[in-house]
Amino acid sequence: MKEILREIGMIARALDSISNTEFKEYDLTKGQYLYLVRICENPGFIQEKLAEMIKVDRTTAARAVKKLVMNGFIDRRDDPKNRKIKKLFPTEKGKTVYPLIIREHDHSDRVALSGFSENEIETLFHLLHRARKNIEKDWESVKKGNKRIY
Amino acid sequence: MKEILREIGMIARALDSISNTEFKEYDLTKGQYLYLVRICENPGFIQEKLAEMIKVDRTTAARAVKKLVMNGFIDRRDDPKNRKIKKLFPTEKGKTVYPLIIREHDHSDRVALSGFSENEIETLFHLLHRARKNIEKDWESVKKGNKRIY
DNA sequence: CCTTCTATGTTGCAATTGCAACAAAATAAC
DNA sequence: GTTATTTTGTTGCAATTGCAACATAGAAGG
Repeated sequence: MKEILREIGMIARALDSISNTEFKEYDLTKGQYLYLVRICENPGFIQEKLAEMIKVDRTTAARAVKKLVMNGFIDRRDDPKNRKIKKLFPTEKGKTVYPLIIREHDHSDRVALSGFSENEIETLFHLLHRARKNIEKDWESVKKGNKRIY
Repeated sequence: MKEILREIGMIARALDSISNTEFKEYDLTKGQYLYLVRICENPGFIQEKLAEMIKVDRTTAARAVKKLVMNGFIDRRDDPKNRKIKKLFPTEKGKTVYPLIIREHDHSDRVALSGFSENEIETLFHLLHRARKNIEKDWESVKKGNKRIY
């Protein structure tokens, strides 16, 4: 049933592509919306956790964050307790863009799930959530350099 | 219910990341497995159709194909009927790698869907398939330069 | 306390990615 | 049959992406 993972890949690339072109209007370049929404929803997050949540490389997240700071969407603040980490917060500008991102996502959602019953939407979400939980263990392990046996 | 699209994004990035590290062993660089499997399963395909199927930019597909040719995984052949297109076929080397890709995908599949009943797997596939069909219309439209209204 | 290990962050390459802009063949429209 | 449009392909930038390798702060183990 590898078709499932293919469908997921197709959907993800299509959505990402659409979002990227639509968010250029707000001066967000490729992929940045991913980070900005998560920071808005989890103010104080650090970039390491961001990378884990989004499932990208640490250095990729680091650069996306740097650019978001440069363009005034977010702030990095020192933590008095832990001098190693930098906590991330949306700026006013970031907070302004956030609802626009959500609006776009909601629209894509409506398009993707059009014709679905409430029940089907619930089911899809729960199944995907479980699959994600399953696969993220492997992702973390492989990312740390472990080899999967099969 | 925008969480659905987020879960899809997370799963897709995690799986892609895992596959990319695992396929380095066969000298396939980032993303190439995507194209190679489709060419093996649809010999004679042209790169334009590949891009559409995979949901990437035409030029991205063009470059992935070029590299697969360079590294001896596929062949490009002229069509006697249509001098514009180049049909793509796996080489012996490509055909050898194909089952290894499938094996990896099957493993990821088992991991992602572990704990799922046959019924749940069926359901998930059909829901995803419908969602993909829904969203690919928008993708094609946006790719052509159209603007979505919402 | 000291050493070791983990967490978090960075910079330097080398590659993929994608938009614009172009080309040329094929198809559609008249 | 000629012109316009669509299909298919390319190359030139400019950007994101990610691995390797490094740095340093904090935590754990003794």
